[in-house]
Amino acid sequence: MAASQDSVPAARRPPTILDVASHAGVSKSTVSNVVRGFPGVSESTRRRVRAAIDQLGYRPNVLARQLVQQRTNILGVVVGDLANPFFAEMAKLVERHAATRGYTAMFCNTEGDSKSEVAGVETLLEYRVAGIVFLTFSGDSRTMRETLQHQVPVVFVGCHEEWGDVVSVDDVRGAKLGTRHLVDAGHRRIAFVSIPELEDRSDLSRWQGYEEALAEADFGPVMRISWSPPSDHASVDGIDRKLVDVFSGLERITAVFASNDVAAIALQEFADRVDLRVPGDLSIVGFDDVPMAGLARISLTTVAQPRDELARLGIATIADRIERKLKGPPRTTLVGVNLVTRMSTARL
Amino acid sequence: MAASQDSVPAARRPPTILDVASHAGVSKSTVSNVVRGFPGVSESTRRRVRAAIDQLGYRPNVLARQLVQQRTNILGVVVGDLANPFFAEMAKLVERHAATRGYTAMFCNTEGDSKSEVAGVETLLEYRVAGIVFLTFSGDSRTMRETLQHQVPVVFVGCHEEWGDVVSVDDVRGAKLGTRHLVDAGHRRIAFVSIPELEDRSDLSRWQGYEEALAEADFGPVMRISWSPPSDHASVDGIDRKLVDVFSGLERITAVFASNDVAAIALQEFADRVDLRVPGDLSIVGFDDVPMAGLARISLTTVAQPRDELARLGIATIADRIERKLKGPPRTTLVGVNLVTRMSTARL
DNA sequence: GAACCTGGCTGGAACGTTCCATCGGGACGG
DNA sequence: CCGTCCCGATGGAACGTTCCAGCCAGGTTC
Repeated sequence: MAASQDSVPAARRPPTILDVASHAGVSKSTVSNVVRGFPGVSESTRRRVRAAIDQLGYRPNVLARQLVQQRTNILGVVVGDLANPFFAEMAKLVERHAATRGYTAMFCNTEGDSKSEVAGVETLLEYRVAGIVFLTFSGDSRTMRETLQHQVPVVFVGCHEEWGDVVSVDDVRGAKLGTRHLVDAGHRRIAFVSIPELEDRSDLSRWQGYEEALAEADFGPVMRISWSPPSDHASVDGIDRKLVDVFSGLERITAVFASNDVAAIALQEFADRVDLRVPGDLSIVGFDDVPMAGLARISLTTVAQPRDELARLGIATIADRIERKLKGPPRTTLVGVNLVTRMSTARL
Repeated sequence: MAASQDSVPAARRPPTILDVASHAGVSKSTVSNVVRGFPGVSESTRRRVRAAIDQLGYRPNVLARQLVQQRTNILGVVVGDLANPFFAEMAKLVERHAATRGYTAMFCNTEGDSKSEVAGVETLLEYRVAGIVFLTFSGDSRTMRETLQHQVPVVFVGCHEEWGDVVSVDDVRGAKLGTRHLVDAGHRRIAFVSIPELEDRSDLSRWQGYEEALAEADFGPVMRISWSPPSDHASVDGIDRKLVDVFSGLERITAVFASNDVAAIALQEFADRVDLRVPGDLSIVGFDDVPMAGLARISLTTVAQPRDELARLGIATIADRIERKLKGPPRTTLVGVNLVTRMSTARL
């Protein structure tokens, strides 16, 4: 049982700044200055220190640094579901932009639960994160506010809360755009669909945009469908008869504006299973333009969010707050949306 | 421009353990003992300390704790592309299992680049992570080994490297299963497709399994296609004529085993665009069983990986290493795969 | 009644940095 | 030749914890 090639690390501790200092024959302060690229070090000393660092494989201990500096370069990122294609993409972009500005992202997957969202934020605060980026906000505004009362800057990216900076698309406008596309195609009985588990403030705005578009077109009434799609696609049992009736029964809904692509695609899936034709019997418009929406087989007409722009501006905003370049009350930045027309919609 | 409601946090620092101590009239050690649930504290003192903590809104500083303890609860997670549905799901599961064992995940998205993979690991090591979970390994084994020479335990989940623990499916067996399904359906000219940007050790094993299945069936030769699908689905220009020829020209390939679902779905997309019918003209088998593969419109026959199992075992393995419950040389744990038959394959 | 234990609590050292005040000495000006 | 300046380098304090040795009071044992 002798383990020569052990995957367990040797007990030997990583070298500290003092090891480097004595090895190079200088003080720890000088090593620190070299590491941080501080100017007042002679070239020869600098070289000697560099050599010692390489030789010992020294790596600064970020924990110690951040302890004494009283600030970290960690950015907490709160996200409802990392596996949701929209958020997965956003998470990746946020991480990338954070990195280019010298921040490390620490994700916190809340599984859509506001309890675990608060717990996650609690953990982030224990790590003394420099700021928190919300990609989802599950809604317990009061608890959350008292949890992080002015402790760190906060930015809501793609979601809304008036007590922090917001970077988002204009959800109302986007929803109007999507709904109007259906109206223009001759649809009169247009429903709004959203998934209750994912609902947040954005859904409200999108609902509002949808309503306004219908009001402007001067017809109604409108119909709101809250629907939890079966997690298992394959389940042919338990088909929601009531939902079928909405489209083929008395209601005669001919088009749907979905609050997001996940809902839209789930609905399309549902339609496929119950032999409703999209767009023949039912036109569907989504929101987000997730990558998969562009597949020929899905081909979802949808309101596209400029994800990279959102991520970039979100990070820029919170970085400016952290570095005190941005002062004053919460600010809202809206970026444009545009409609991507594909095959899931047709003239009535 | 007076900013009464400022989103920038007040300058007031978070309370420390000393603040709590003096507020409760005890020593910092006692507060520390209460916080950590240490037994030797009388009930009355404990209550007093608790009250002080609540009143001041004290939150232990994890950085300071981890500095003195010489270990962190942070687990580094290296992943090639967080937006890839397979890895997104894995990331989420890994985070969840890490959390239940008291670890915090710190992700590091490498964008498939081995240079930035090393850089990312470097960052993780600066944070003195307790261990590193690789969900992808881009391959620069030598550099990586000397970067983290026995500094921290390492586990490869769903990928392979002999210098660390491995938790994975049996890729060879899985690929054989998938390929044999095609063979049994009467296909003779079966190609192997993979995306060079995503390739790693697993692809090799899957190639091997594919080869073995064909060898056992006693026919060949086999064909390997390395293909970078266009990032933009919609680009109808630049259709890969050579790839078209593979399926309709002289080669007469009638079935494909794809190294992963992303490749399989991209290929299916390609087929749709060039009017090849799946499975009529071309049968496709994937690997991973990403959520989207189950959609009726995609309906991909694929070799399913037990993702939750992988994540669970991966975290368990590295946690055992960290906590020294597991000693000895690197260990490999394989979990079973199973074939999910859907509509992308048909008898020849 | 002396010696010993024990439960509850305490203070100091240590963790690995950064930052600041200070210091030595060479150049330079008067 | 002395004072001043500045550059490069230095040592100590501080950051907020944990951990350990030790202290005190009160009880038990012989």
